[in-house]
Amino acid sequence: MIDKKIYSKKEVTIFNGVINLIKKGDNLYTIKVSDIAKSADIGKGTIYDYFGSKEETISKALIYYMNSEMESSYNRIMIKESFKEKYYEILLIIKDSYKSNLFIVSSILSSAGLKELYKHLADEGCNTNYFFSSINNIIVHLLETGKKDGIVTVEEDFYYFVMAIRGSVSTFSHYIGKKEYYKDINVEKAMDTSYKILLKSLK
Amino acid sequence: MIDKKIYSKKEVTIFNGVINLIKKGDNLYTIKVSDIAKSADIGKGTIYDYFGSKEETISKALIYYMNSEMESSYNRIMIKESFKEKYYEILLIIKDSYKSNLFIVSSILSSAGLKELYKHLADEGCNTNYFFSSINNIIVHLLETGKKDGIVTVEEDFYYFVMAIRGSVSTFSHYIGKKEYYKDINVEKAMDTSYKILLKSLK
Amino acid sequence: MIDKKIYSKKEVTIFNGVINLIKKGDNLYTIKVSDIAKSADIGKGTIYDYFGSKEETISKALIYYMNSEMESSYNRIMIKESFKEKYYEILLIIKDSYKSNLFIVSSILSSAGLKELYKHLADEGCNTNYFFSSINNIIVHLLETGKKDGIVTVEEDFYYFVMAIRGSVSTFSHYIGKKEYYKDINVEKAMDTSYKILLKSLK
Amino acid sequence: MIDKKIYSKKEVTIFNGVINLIKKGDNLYTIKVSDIAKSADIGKGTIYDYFGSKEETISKALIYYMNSEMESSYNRIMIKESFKEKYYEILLIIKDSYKSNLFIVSSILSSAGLKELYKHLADEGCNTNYFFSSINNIIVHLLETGKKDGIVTVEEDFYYFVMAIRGSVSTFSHYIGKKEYYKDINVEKAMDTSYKILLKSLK
DNA sequence: AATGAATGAGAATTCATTCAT
DNA sequence: CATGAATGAATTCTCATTCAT
Repeated sequence: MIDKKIYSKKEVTIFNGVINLIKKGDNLYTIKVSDIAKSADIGKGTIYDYFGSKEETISKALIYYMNSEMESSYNRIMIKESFKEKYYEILLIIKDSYKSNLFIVSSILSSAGLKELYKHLADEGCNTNYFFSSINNIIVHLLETGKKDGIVTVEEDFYYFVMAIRGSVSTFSHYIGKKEYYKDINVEKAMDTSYKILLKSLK
Repeated sequence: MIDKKIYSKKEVTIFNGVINLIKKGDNLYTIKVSDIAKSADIGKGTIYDYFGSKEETISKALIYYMNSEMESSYNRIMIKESFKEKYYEILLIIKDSYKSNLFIVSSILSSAGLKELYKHLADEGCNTNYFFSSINNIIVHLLETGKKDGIVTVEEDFYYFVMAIRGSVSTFSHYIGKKEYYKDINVEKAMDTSYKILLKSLK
Repeated sequence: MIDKKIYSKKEVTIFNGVINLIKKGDNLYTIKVSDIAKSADIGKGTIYDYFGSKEETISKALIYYMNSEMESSYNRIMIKESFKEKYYEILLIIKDSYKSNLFIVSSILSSAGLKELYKHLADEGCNTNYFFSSINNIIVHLLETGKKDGIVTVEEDFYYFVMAIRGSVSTFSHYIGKKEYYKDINVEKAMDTSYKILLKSLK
Repeated sequence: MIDKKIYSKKEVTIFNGVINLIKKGDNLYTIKVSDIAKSADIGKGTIYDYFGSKEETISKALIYYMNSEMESSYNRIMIKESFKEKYYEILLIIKDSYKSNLFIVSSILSSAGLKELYKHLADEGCNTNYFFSSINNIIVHLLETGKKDGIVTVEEDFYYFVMAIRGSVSTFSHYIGKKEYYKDINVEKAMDTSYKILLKSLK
């Protein structure tokens, strides 16, 4: 497939500097190079030894992080046995990613794309395709499990199934992002509703 | 309800300056005051006669625009007769908003929120609640029509219905935002699939 | 001929800022933007309102100054009547330009060129040709006067005459630049020797 | 006389690194330490084992090179028999030095001095006097040959002779540095003219 | 002795904001 | 009121120098 880039130790240190800032709640667009340096506990100049500009640094850090998150998410899902467990795991992943300010991930799982992020991401070889296809793999896997478990019974094309899953997942993403508007709904209820909607569309 | 702010002619000129920049594809976070002035065809200083800062200017422009878009969207939907027509109109509104780079709207209809936008929006009286409740109004109206048309037959609570609609709508938002990944799916197919998923969850 | 650029008041202010630094003895290559701003008594940012970079600012300041110096030099020479007076005036101009650290001028009158200066000068439309041809005009004028005064009697081509003058002038430039090596030679003696050598080559 | 410094192998390696950069056309004032290291094929740190700063490194490299050039120039001139041959050899040396971007030498033979170069040169024991007196030695030698050959017949003081030679030589330096302005003059013509002017002043 | 990764002081550049006109 | 030239604080980026290996 698409080969994964190998990064040097220092590059990863810098990436983590960026990620921690975002986890801390810093706005992607107002991060300063000096902040990254401080966060990574290195000199400002070092960043420029490894990347050409602030934009490149942040872009690559995001790609790197999203890919590694994707990998661990993939593993979390694979470990689970049943269709239902796997689906709920996805919802939990979204919940976790939101808590750590890395909503980017779930934001991509839903509608809003990378387009708003640094143009750099588009230019660079740094494939967001890889990211997209990883999500597809997860969806394919989920569907297969669903068929095995006798949950997916409706006859539809692949696009339908992908959208059924993405749609029901997005209801939970929306809930998580706007909890304050749904004071009387707790997380379990939101998850259950998401799952209920999914089941309907797969029967 | 919540009283709508009345803006002066000049304020609206400035708002349109901001909106046109975004329609042009400029990134919300990298817009310069001088860009706004040029786009609105006024002097830079004039902006500061009406707003306290760049952040405030952009924030208020967004709120203003989203509200007016919401109003016209509301009207577009009301004009339609049947549940199906109304739903398809929502999808068309999303499609239009994407074309003009004002994905913000659909981005809010789906999961990702304003949190990433200027903090200012939160502080200011400029209620995004108003925006949120407008969408809710639309959803309520749609559900009522659905019941009248005999399409909504399942017995569920309000949260379920809201999510069913938001979920199916979000599949179309996702499609529109990532058309390049779905080369073999045309807009009609995407709309039909979205509707099909919705129907399933309402039966 | 080559049309002269018209510069705005502020541009000239900036140019003078640069020139004064050089007159003060600052090295062309180590001047800082903040120095220019201070020297011109304006804000740092203003420089960037009028020029694209430090390099462009300094380059254009030099061109501007050399051209204006050339003009005043031309006038100083024209005012003089005889061949001898005109020639001595050239030597005095060199002496003055050296005192004010603007040896650039005499440095160009002699061998070393602009090549060592900012590349920018080469790129830009800013013609150094104009400068070179101005010097040529002076030489032509001097030769004509020399013929009228019966001083130029040898039959040679134009290149010979140009070089005869440039050569003898350069002896004085050299003296001025290295006075400390010629402790027993005063300025008058150096001028007289320069003129004596010139006469020899024109007879 | 002035005792010549003996440099270690590594020091000479570094010097050559600097010289090659200049030969390559790099600007004296914009050379970076890392460039020198790369050019000399050594580590950056090594440079600081032998010199105290970048400035010192470049200054000493220039002195070193100028001295060695002077020595070989001296030898090239000594080998020649007649006044004319010796003079033409000087012109050829200038031509060669220009080709290799080491115009410094001829730049010093003419008017513009080291003053514009690193102050360091002045401070350091590294005598530019030595360099200046070497040129004087050559001029003295040339004059003696000229008298022997019956070319120098005019009765003048030493300063006159020095300037006569420097002046005529500078015409050729100027030509070499500005060939593009003298398209219809070839090198031989420029040399002949230089010599013709010299002869006039020595008769 | 030699290296080059790491540093951070310092320089260039940007742009929100002010204010004289 | 409206303007946009001017500003300088804030930020990006560079590169001489150091020092652990």
